Amino acid sequence: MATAPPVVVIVGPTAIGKSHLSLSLAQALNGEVINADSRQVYRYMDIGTAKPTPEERSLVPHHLLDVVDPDGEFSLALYQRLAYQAIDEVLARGRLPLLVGGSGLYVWAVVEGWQVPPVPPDPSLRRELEETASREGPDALYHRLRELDPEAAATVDRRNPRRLVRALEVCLRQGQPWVRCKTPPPYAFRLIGLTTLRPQLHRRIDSRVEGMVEKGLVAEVAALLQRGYSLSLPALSGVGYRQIGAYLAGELSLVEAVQQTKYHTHRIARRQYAWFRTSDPRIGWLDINEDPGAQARHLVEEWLSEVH
RNA sequence: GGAGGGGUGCCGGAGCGGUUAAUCGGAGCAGACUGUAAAUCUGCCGCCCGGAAGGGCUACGUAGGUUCGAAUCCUACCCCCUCCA
Repeated sequence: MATAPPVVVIVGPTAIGKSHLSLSLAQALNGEVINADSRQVYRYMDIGTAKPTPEERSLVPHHLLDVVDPDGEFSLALYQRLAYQAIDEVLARGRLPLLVGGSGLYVWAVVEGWQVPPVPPDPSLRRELEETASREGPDALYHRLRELDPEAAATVDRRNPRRLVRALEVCLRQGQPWVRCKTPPPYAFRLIGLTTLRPQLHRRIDSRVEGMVEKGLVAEVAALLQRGYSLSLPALSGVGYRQIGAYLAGELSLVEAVQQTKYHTHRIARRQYAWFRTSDPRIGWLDINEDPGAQARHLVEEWLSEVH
């Protein structure tokens, strides 16, 4: 029987060791890595995003790293399209695609095949709506949405301006209500999750942040600003960049900036567990203290032989 | 030795006689999320029972006291900080 081509997906919270695992798996299984991290797609943002190094990239081909400038437009829809494209290319080469990253939105959009609304962001409309929201409160947007698209209004978080703006943008630009749906892509996915207890994770995160500073995070952020990229860009709003930016602007001491970066990263990790639940039967969870490399390899090899 | 200031929940820090388990911030925990997602938004957060409503217990350095009632007033003691010697 014709089986769907295999794609291995490695997920888990930040700093858990996904990149490291993906490298060894890719080398062992003739694979190539496809990034599923929402920040590593940006150019010139290497240290703060813990992007795989040039050396690592020379060992194993990586895709979807450095695909846009920090002020470039990026989105879920674009990511999804690029990811499917990359998967197909890797498969065409007869190699195993490894989708690796901690951005839940992106991972599930690819794995579950979300039908993303065909409405590109409209900066001026967003600006206008955001202004309304801050002037009259989010309820103003909510009431407008309720008239235009009652169904969407029933499900959005009416207190979240960001969500309201997008919902309005979708129905205003599309001219009609939009319904969520999924079209499962033609691949067989094997999801592997890396995890550990929170205290250990926090320790890993903290030392990773320290390491970023040692490797020159401050200089990296300064260089971005020098190139003319503003801290207000979505790309630079990420953890690390925002705090170091505040330090460079004289709003925080370096010690404070580093501490806040650690804390915010803890929070990211916590939210990642909301996307990747340890109770999710689709994910094969591995404890990082129990030789995850070997276990992951066994899991995948077994799965590959079953599927084919 | 003298003069001031202060000790509040995991941390910082309000409160200065009742409406206070105690504003607020941080940390921590839980959740939402469909073209910004490392973003944005929400809830919980002394302990015990409860699904909740609610109930019980223990709490504002320690020990006493005043008061119907104290984190808030008084006394003593302990500890911390600043200044003068």
